[in-house]
Amino acid sequence: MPRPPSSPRKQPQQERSRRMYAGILAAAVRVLETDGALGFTTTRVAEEAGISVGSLYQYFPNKQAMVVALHREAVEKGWEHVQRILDDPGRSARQKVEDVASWFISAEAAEISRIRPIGDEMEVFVSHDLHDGFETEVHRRFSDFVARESQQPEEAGFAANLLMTTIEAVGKAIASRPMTKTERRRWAYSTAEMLCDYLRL
Amino acid sequence: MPRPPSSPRKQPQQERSRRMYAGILAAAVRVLETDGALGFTTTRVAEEAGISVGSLYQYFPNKQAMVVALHREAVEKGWEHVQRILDDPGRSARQKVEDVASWFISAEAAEISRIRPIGDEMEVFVSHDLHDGFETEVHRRFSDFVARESQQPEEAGFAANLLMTTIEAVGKAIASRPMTKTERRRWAYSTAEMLCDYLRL
Amino acid sequence: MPRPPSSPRKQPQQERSRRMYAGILAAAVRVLETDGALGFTTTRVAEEAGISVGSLYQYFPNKQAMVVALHREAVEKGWEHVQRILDDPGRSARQKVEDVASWFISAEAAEISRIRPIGDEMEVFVSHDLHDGFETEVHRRFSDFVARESQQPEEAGFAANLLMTTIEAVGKAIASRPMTKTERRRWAYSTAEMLCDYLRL
Amino acid sequence: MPRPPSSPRKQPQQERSRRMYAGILAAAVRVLETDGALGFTTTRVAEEAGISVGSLYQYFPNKQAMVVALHREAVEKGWEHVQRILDDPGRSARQKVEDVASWFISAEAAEISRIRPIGDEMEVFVSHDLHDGFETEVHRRFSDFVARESQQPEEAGFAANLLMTTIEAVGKAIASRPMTKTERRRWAYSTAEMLCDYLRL
DNA sequence: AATGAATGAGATTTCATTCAT
DNA sequence: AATGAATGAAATCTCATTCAT
Repeated sequence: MPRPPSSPRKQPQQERSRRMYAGILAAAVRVLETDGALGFTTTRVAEEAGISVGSLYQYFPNKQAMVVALHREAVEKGWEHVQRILDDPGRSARQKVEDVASWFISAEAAEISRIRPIGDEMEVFVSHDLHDGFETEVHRRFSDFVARESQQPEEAGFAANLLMTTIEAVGKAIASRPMTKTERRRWAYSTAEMLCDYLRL
Repeated sequence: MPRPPSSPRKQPQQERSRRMYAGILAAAVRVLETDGALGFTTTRVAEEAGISVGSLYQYFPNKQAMVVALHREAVEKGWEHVQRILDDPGRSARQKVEDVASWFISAEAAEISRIRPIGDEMEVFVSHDLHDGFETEVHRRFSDFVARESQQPEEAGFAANLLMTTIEAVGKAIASRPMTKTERRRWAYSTAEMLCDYLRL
Repeated sequence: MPRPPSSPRKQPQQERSRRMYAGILAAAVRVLETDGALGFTTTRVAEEAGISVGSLYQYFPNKQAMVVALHREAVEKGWEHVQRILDDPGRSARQKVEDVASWFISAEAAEISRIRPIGDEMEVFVSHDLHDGFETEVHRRFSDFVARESQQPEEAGFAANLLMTTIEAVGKAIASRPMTKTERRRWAYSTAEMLCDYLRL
Repeated sequence: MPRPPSSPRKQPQQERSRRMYAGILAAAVRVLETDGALGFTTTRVAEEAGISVGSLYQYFPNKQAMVVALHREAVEKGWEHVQRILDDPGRSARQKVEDVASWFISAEAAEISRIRPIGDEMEVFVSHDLHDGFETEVHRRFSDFVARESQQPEEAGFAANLLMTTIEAVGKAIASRPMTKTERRRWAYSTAEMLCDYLRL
């Protein structure tokens, strides 16, 4: 059954499929937020997505795959946001670090930490994030940033690692604490100032 | 039959009970290390402790209680270690911060992070650590430390929080990464230096 | 729009349909061989046949019907082979019995035994093979053969039954055992000899 | 917790356990008879046994294990019966063969053939029966019998195999056919006579 | 007090069948 | 006619918790 490549006929199919996939992941996030890790069951996700379990299993071979996709999406979305900040020519180095910290400290970023427990429970994440191809790419971007902006560019590798790790880790810790926006801003500002002072950015 | 309090008869009972309790928690840690979160079942813990499930349920009303106790014990053991460092008159402030960071970054501290997924999965930890009575006590100790050693004691409350949070968070992130001792020492040293510089300790 | 029967227009349709039907059955056999009874799913058969599940359901009302057809085809093909042997004027009675036994004992005949488990699982085969119209026809052929060749033709009915049953049953048992061609020939020869001696063929 | 070996205290436990095991298998047979291979589900067997699914899984690690046990029990019970016949000094060789055939042709023996489809469906039985340790033992018994009773003892190995295979295979074929007792007796008699004539027993 | 067999709700996953496109 | 996504009942198996002994 050969078909002309990229025929417009097939697009709607693929489009529909993509929407379904995205819809399921969105439902998964909702379930995670409302029902917690304990309520994160395949049936519950399917129900929330308004489809049957069977359909869910046509888009993900098993629950693990869904958790991995969820995690990947959250991480990618996060780092995309970060890259946009780093690429912005209108912000100073300090401002960039502060904005990145702000994002990680905001509750939006907490999604990732809500996913991890499930993944851990299922023994899904074997290697650490930084070892994925995607994460090394991110690390390179940060190293470039540090090397360019720092006054001691020779240590850029470790400095970038320290920067990323601290922001991500502190962000994870703060994001789940109940806190006002002002307080969050203070944490972001202090963390950023501390890192920039130390790394001479 | 009422018995006079602290009768010699009762002591061994309480002693035995305490040992049992400790033994179960120790077994739980062992199971967690060898079998992972997925293999952390009540039956498995009882087996490892050399008792029956039924007996286990005489010391813990349910699995949640066991996880909470496990977590509390790990946290307490950790902060005890930290307090000993803070109380040591033979160390400088900088040295103290570095040693605390070292401990959190060492793999030993990773036990706590192995417990959390289970707790999260069971929705055990509703409020953040710092809100427990125990944790506020720890916070007071750190505030005292910062107020005493810092050159700007008026901000001790937030400074102590930043100090604890950063060390704990970065420690958690690093502890689970494969790394040599030398690398860990470097992380501990850098984190401590960064914090001390910023907080003027 | 009524069409005259056997109009030239309709032929290709019927022809195509017949080919499709045969193609599906052939695919089913292939799936059975490669994936086993456990992998024998409607989707898998459709895939192997290069069509969609929906199309498959246009040729078979349900899975049962497919299994029945599969079984029938295998049986028919087998007995056709047998009939050709029985009809061959160039072979002696003994030779005929031996050749029939040979065929049943050969691995080729094992296809039928691979189908049965599925049929059994689906409770498809209610009555025994011999009760189908087709099988009674076969029985008549065998009875004729025995009556003609035997020296005691009055018992031809039971004798034919014994002959068929023994060859089929022993064949089924042997066919699935790992064995060299020589060994199989020995089994065929012995079984045939035993039956011919007993039935005086 | 060392316990004195074979203490009378533990007997009832083991006794109870054994009864449970046997009870489950008996229930499994009943389910197989009434509901067929399709209705042979873990829940249904548990229900028939008057226990919960959970309990069933304390006696069998999974469904496969149950099917294997069921098969083993049926086979053992059958061959035990056969051995008693072979060991009986009051019966002639011919009588023994006829009685063995009778048993296989009787409906009682059909249990085994009802189990196989399930096992096949689950791909449980990889090797042929004769290759189990138990079955080789049976084969030895038959070889001894043939060697002792036959007038050409040099071929006892193959002869015993032919004897067993034919009786078992024909038995399996006949057992599932609807038939009167008299007809069954006739089949048993004919099969036995044919075998004995051929093997000179 | 200790035991561990029994429970059963509930989780994941499969697959024959349908039906809108 | 053909497609294959959607369906959902049903199957297998786990494990926190209880309770008779």
